[in-house]
Amino acid sequence: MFHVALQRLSDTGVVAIAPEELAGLTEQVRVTADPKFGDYSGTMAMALAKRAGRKPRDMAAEIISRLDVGELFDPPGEPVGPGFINLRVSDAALARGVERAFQDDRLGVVPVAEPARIVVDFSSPNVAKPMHVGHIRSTVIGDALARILAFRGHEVITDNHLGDWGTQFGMILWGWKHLRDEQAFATDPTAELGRLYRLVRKLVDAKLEELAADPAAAALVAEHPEVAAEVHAETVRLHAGDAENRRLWQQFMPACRGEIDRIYDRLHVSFDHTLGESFYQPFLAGVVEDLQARGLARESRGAMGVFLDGDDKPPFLVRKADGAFLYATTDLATIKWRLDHWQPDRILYVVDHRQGQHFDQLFKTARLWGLGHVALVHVAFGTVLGDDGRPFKTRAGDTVGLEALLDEGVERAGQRAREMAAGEPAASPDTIALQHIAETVGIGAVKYADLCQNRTTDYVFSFDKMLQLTGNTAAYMQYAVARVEGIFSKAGIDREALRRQPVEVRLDDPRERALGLELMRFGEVLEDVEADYRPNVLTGWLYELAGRYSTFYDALPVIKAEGPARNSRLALCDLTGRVLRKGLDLLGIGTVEKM
RNA sequence: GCGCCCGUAGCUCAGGUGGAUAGAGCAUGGGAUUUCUAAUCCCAGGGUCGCUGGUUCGAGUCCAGCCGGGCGUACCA
Repeated sequence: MFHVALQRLSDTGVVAIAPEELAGLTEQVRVTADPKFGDYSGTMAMALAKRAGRKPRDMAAEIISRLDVGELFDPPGEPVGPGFINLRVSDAALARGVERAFQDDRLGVVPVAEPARIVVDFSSPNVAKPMHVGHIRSTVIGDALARILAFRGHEVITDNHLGDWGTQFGMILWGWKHLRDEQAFATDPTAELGRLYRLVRKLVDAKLEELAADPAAAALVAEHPEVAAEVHAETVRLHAGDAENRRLWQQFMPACRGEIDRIYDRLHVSFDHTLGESFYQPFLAGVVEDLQARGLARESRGAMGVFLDGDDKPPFLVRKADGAFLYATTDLATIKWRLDHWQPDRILYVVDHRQGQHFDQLFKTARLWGLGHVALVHVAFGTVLGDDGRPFKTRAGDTVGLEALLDEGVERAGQRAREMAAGEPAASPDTIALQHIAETVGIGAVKYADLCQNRTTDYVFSFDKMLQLTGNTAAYMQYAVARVEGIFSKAGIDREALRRQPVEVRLDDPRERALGLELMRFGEVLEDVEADYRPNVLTGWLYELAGRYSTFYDALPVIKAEGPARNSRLALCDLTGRVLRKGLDLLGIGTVEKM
């Protein structure tokens, strides 16, 4: 539309516009800051006026006179302010758009024109240690992005690149051989392995003051002065194929996997593939040889590395002086394997921002290695901090278990649900329903707290904030969905049937119109999410949408509405409920019928 | 030292490609329910957008320099 007007502007000699500029200028349209200015406004007149030596308002008037808005917008008025061209979607066009979305299974969202095959690599916990709050961001953000990309029409492959082969197993192996408690392992294998891991890590890494506070650990260090070297040796033996260490690894793995799978079940997160580090182990030597053969990697201080930024900058190490491989090696082998087997257009890594440098080096090396033109993206996110601004730990200095966090969320949601039920005995859900509500709302609250934040910044962890159930939280949206359900169940209306019959949508009240306009933006919001891989764009919009619905719901009767307004409002409610549910579903958050 | 990120209301945070009086939640104060779920809605107060310059018709946003903080920086992942 603006495209044509600007072309005409150029053709009639008002201002010269090169064809390649046209796209950029046409995009200078945005949602207005205030509804009194209309719905959208074009800002290209100001930029063009300078070049033409004209006043911005005159330029805007020139554009308006050449603008053919068709049926979509009301005829534009005079330019406003410094030269804004304000447009208002015509009521008829908006109403028809809502009708179409209402009858559409995809809720008016059109699939991408050119689907890409996208690998999403996320979660990737270390299986040797219990999952803690640090794992939740990658898991929740990665899962949401995978769902959103798939709904947009892309072909998505999710892969959980488990840490199942690293130094942490050396610690567990050493711990098992020297400090194990077989009784405890028989009862709860993961707990025992976790204990061994934490204990040995302390013996290896602990600072002096840490040991001073823990006499038992200090005694063990005194007993095993060479613990660090011995742990290292266990790792090397495992990698070298030592029979006993392999056997123990085989024995530990099922317990480790069972533990994390239980958490994934509870989070409703699943993966197409779970190819951990161990899977790539057979390819590592070949990777190093190939890099060396191509003259990319060379020896330095006994290790093998790729010098990317000159000899004085740290190289990208692919083999240690002792011959062991590093995660750089595994990551390179992984890219190659994925390209060979999946031919993806993009690979997304949903990983902590502290590994940014590693990924820079990894991606550079992969390009030098000739691994095709696949787009490699580090979808980074900030660290979870405690309220002291330090990486989040419990009072005792341990990381907070993910499961305990989920339990706490469910407990708080359950408490709130029971209060609500007590206040309204008539609609009171039974115990099983209450438990389901608590689980859905509690887990939703925890996930939402993570997703609603711009992923690039660190975030301060707070139980109270995360589990709060008012304001901008999942519960607010879930509540709006439940209220939609309430309307249809109370009125006994079959929503499927409603959708099959022709409905004339009317948006006479400003609150109906605002809701309708918001509903039409679902597709463009998902596009924005993909542009920067930021789920918080979707949470922000869903909150906006639920807010519009609450305002509408509060002010206007639906079931008791008279005449054509009734079916029109029923359609608005149905569509809003479905969009909210779908939006939450894309975030990995469930909904309930009553709450 | 070098590299990346951050500094916005009392607190926690939003603020695509520069656009109109900088927004939200929590907290604080006030109001709304004979009517579809008050986990709701409406209204109010709250700000030198770290500082100083620059580019621009227009800067929270772009550039430079400072101040303050985080993270990374050769054989952990």
